[in-house]
Amino acid sequence: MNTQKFFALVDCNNFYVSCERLFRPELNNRPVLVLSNNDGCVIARSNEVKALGVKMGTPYFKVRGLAQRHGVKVFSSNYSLYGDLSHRVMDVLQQLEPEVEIYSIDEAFLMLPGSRFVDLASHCHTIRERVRQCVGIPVSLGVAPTRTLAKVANQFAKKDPACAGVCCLETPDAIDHLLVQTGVGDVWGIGNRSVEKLRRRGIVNGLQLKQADDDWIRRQLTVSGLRTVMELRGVSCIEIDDSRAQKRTLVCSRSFGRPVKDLPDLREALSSYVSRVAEKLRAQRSLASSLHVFLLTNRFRTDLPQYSRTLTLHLPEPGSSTPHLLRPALKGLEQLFKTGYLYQKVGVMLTGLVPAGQRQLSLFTANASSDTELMTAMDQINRRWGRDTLCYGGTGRAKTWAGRQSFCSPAYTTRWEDLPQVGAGSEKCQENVLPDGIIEGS
DNA sequence: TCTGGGGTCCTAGGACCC
DNA sequence: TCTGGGGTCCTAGGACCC
Repeated sequence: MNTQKFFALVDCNNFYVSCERLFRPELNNRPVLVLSNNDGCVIARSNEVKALGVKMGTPYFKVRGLAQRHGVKVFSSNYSLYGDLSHRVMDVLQQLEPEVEIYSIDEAFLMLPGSRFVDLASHCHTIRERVRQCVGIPVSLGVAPTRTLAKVANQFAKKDPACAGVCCLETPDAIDHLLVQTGVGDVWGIGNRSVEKLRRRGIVNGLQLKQADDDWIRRQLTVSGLRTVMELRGVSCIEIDDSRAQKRTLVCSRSFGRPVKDLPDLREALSSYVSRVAEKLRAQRSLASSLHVFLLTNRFRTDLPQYSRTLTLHLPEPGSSTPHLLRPALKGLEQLFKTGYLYQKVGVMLTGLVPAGQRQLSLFTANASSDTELMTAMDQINRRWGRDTLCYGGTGRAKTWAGRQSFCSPAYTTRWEDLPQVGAGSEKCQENVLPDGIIEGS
C-alpha cells in the first residue's frame, strides 16, 4: 500500500479567458485576451494568443496592432464574473475532496493520501471531468509529493497533450525527468532576480537547482529559496496559510483613466477607495490600526516631473467605520499633495489589522455603537442592491478620473439584467464584429 | 495617447531598552 | 587614542506570487 502523501494542484486553464468563453462558446479555438484594470496590460491569454507571442503583462498598446490583425477578441477584466465562477469551481472541489486549500482565484491544492487510491491519475481525471461538467471551466491537475513539485507537474499537464490535463509524479525518476526539462524561472518561487544569480552560477534547470549547494542557496536566495530547493528534493516545507482568508493588510488603489492634477479629483478618488477598503475590512470583521495614503505620478513618463510619497497615520484607536478612516485619509492626502504634477494614482492601505472583537478603546472614546449600526446597515443595502447603492457624497458621481474599461463583458452570473438570454433571435448571443476585424466586447 | 492591483514573506537597519 | 553587548520592535525595501 502506498502510504505517501500527495499534493494535487488544480489550476484553471487560462482562467479569465475560459470565463469569457463560457458564455461565448463561438470564441472557443479563437484568440482571446483579457486586460488588467484600466485596460493597461495583458493578464490572460488563450493558447492562440500565446502562440502569437504575446507575453503575460505586456502593455496592451504594444500589441494592439497585432491583436487587430489576427482578429483577437479583447476583454476588459470582469472580476464579478471571474470571482463567481471561481467560487463555483472551488465548491465542486470541496464536494469531492475533504482537504482543499484555495491558493488563488484559479488554483487550489488538494491533499491526497496515496493509500486512498489504487490509481491516482484516474481519480484526477474524474475530478477534472466533474469540474468541467458542473461549471464548464477546463482545469489541469499536477500531482507530486510537495506543492512545488505539484506546480511543476501542473505545467506539464497543461502543455503535453499526452497528459490529457493530468500529470502525476509518483517516483523519483519521474520527478527528475521533468525537472531537467524545467527552466529555473519556471519553478514556483524563483523570480527574475534569482534566475540571473543562478544562471551566473551555471544553474539553469530544475534538476540543477535541486542539487545546488545549501549554503550558497541560503546566502543568495534567503531561506525562501532554500525551502524551494528542499521542496524539489521531495521535502514538503511550504505551507499555505489557511488563515489567508483573514488578510493582514488591505489595499485599494487604481490608476486614473487620465492624468489628474487637481486636489478635488484626488479627494473623490481617495474617498471611493477608502469606502471600498473599509467595506473589505468590515467583511472580514477586522479593525485597522494604521492607515497609509500614497500618491504618485506616472513613472513611465520620464519626461515629466516625478512624485511619489506615502504617508503613514496611526489611528488613535483601531476602527472600521468609513468616516473613521475617511477623515484622517483626506487630511493625509492634503499633506501629500503638491501642485504642478500630473498624478497617475492615489491609494490607501490598511495595516495593523485586529479582530473586531478585540477592540481596545481609549479612555475618552465616545459610544461607537451607533457608527457600527450605520455601517452594518449600509453594507447590507449595498450587498442586496449592488455596490454604491448607498455611498458617501465625497466619492463623487461623475468620477471623471475613473479608469478605462472599454471591452467589459456582462456580469452574466451576478446581475439580473445581465443574465444570458437563450432562444432564437437573442441579440446577446450574437457576436459584434467591427469593420477593422477587431471584435469589441458586447 | 496608452504600462494592473492586491497580496505575502524575508532582511537589514534604526531606535530603544537594560 | 579609547565609545559594550544583546535583545526586541518597527519600518522600508526587495523579491516573489497570481
